Amino acid sequence: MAQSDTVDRILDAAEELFAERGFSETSLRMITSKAKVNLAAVNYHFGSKNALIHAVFARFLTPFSATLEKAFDELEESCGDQPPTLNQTLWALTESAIRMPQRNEKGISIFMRLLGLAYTQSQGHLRKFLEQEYGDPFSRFMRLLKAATPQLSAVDRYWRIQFMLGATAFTMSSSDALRDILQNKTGVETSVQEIAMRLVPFLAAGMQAEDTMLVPPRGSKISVA
Amino acid sequence: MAQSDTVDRILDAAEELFAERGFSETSLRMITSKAKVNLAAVNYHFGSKNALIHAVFARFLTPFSATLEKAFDELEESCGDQPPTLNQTLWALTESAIRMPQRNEKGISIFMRLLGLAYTQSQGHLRKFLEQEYGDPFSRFMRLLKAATPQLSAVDRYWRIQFMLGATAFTMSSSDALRDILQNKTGVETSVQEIAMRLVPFLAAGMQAEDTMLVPPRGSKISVA
DNA sequence: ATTCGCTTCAAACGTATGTTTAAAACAGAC
DNA sequence: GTCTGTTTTAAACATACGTTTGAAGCGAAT
Repeated sequence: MAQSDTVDRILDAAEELFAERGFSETSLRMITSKAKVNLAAVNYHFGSKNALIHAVFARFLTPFSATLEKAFDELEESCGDQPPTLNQTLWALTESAIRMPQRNEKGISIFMRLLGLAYTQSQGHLRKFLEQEYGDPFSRFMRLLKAATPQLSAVDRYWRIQFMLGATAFTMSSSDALRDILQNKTGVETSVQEIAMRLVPFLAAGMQAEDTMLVPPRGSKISVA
Repeated sequence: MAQSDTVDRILDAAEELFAERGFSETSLRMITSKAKVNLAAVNYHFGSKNALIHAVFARFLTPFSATLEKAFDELEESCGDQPPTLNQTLWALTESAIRMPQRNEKGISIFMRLLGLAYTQSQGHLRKFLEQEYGDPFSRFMRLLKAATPQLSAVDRYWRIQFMLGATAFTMSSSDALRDILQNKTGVETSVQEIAMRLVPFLAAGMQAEDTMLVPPRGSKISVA
């Protein structure tokens, strides 16, 4: 809504539509008509639809990964030679996300949904792009998680990280419409801060759960191998 | 691979391709060529692509929801007037899923991924179909969860259920290719039982985490409202 | 042997998509 | 004012999609 530059108008419209409907389900004509821009403008300025998708991610992810690296730097420095705790690591990530300058009020939640879609919707080109462009901070986050949970076996940690990513990406990516399924329409708080406040303790607790092999309750047909 | 009936061959091929690539990204021509069936067969037997998607879900979900209702019946009966515990409820669901007769070795994991896609990929028609066809057992599961976590406020419970669904659906929906991002290529165990064994304790621990409003660590810029 | 209902088939239909083209419009420098 | 490089525009292009059509094939009952 701010600048009237074509490139930004396209990026804004694309970002919103992708988040609402997914990538394949959003056509260039929807984007250009929402952005009030000629259809050919996308191919002129970005080259292709896939390149536009990459640009949408890069616009957010490039400054974000810089912020994140800085946050990790500070965290590791302030911890001396001790590795940061799980809570510290999770909060470093969360705060970096929340503190990013937002283009509009729903900036972050839109982007969280995009990240979730990127992970779920198996667009080969997108995954390749994200991996080689932003793989470093991601690996670093994984390393921190590993150092913060030395009690976990590699396999346990692997799966629990998977669960964490799931809860996060999925929660952020679930549209308002889907939330109605839970029948909770009592004007529940939806600010990203508020969600993060609830999510991080949930993740930390799950990550540090005592027994990974809880014995199934009495009468269970599942046998523990 | 079993029967040579056209309808089943289409359902098998569709199930697998949908799980691999998503709904919009899978064309009828891919399905019919994988099923070695004429293109028009889909519209002849099912009416439309959307109806085929519904049929894929119904083939699994109808017997599953029957099994699940029975499991809930037994559970509630065995508990007398006490409400079933969180662990019992989660295991009842898990066991019902695992014990479903599988068409082939990867039957369940394929279907789990489909469920994840159904929730994530906001296909209006699918959500409407699932909601009105299988809304009852889902609501019942929600009611059990509520009774099993009386200590949680409605808002807390709402979000934590969201987190649980997320971890579950997302884990199930993440493709093998995506797992490589975690750099864990050491031939990790992937049977659904194995995953469930690890997931349920994670969920239970998160669901019962002590403080939903954990104070952000020292130096945090996030203020607790 | 013929008929009848169901199924398969190749071909086509109409539409929507991403992309390209070539001309027009525009802005700034000379 | 004219020229130059960039941007916008309307139109077309080629392709892929879901769906429809009408004829051919088939098996069982008559």
